[in-house]
Amino acid sequence: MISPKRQGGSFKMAQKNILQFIILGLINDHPQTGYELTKSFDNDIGEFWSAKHSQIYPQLKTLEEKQYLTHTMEVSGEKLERKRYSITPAGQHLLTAWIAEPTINQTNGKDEFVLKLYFIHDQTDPRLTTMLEEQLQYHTEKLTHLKNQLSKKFPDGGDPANFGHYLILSHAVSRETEYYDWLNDALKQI
Amino acid sequence: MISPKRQGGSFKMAQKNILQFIILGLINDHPQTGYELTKSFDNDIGEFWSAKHSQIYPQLKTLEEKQYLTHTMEVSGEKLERKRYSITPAGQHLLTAWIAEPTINQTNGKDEFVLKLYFIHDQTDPRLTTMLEEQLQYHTEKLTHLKNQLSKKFPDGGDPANFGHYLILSHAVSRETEYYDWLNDALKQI
DNA sequence: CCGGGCATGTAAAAGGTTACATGATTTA
DNA sequence: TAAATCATGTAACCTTTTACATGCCCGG
Repeated sequence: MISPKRQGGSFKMAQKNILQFIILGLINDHPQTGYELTKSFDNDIGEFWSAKHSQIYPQLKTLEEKQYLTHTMEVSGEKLERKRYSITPAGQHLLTAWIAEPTINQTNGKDEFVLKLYFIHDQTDPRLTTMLEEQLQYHTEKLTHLKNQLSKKFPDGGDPANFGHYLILSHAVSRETEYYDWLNDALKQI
Repeated sequence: MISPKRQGGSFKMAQKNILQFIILGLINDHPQTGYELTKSFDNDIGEFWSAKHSQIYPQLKTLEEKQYLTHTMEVSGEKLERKRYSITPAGQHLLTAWIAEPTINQTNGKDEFVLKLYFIHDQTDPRLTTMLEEQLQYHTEKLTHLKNQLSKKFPDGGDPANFGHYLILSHAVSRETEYYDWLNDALKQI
């Protein structure tokens, strides 16, 4: 396998609870309600992360308690209330720190890096090159590793007696190839 | 988004706890210990699913209680014991049923279908065509949807003011394209 | 006036990770 | 003989899903 490398600092490294950063990122773009945040996960962002309202509402509460968010009340019609959340300077700090922090690539099919990218709007943002190159390095190693596996386990192509295994390894290789190509493309565009 | 469609039967549909089926599938290939199962998730299968030993040992216990597995003791050296688990006919039934059952594609980055494939060894297995075609239909629809999104949101290619969003949508499209191509390739090979 | 969508929450259960705990065996 | 790996398990915690619960608003 591939060694994780890079650490994000010698002290503690709380990490995790990625949902909070996604919420912060979405609200940083513009103030919104819990309901609107929930819907975001049905759109593009849902391709890479999803969350239910039952997770979002409590998280909003927690983030407000920690003073990363504030809210104002709005009213629709006669009495339907909604809370529109805005990010605080402390919240923006936390968000920025999360984006800047080197991304540890998880093994579990979740891709934290892509989420960070989503919150970078400006094509000329100086963080882009570093972030993309860091990922490129990781995925280059991973692709090499997988290609080695494939040619080692199936030197003659699809083995009829181990077809499923062959198929998923091929899939893993082409999936990584796509990631690699995409990162290179992105780097070319900046 | 895309409607899930297809149901696996009108009665109940327990589903979930996919880990149990993976364990069953791995043990069906050959009897093994909890420790060996744990290591499987560091290899190819780990590209698509992972689990820690703290999840595996209790699951083995449960599966044995339900009589889907049995174990025999082995001894290494003087006193190091290990439990080698084998699948029972009931376990094989459960495994077969899981593989046969139409796969509902999850939104959360987990890919149950690939795992099912992994446990089909024979290239001429009659289940393959159906399974691959079912997935092909799903991913064709999804690809179409994503391409529409991309051309709708970014008709002129990379928007310098929304670059991150553009990048991840492009990534989603090429990721789906890879899936689509892979499925077609697989179908050609059977 | 009714159905679907808007809007917000809580509770319980399941799934998954990290930490705790222990001890044996092999390899350098 | 010390470190790495083999080997198995439990406990605590965190994350995520499903279900419960309530009520308003708008369009047909």
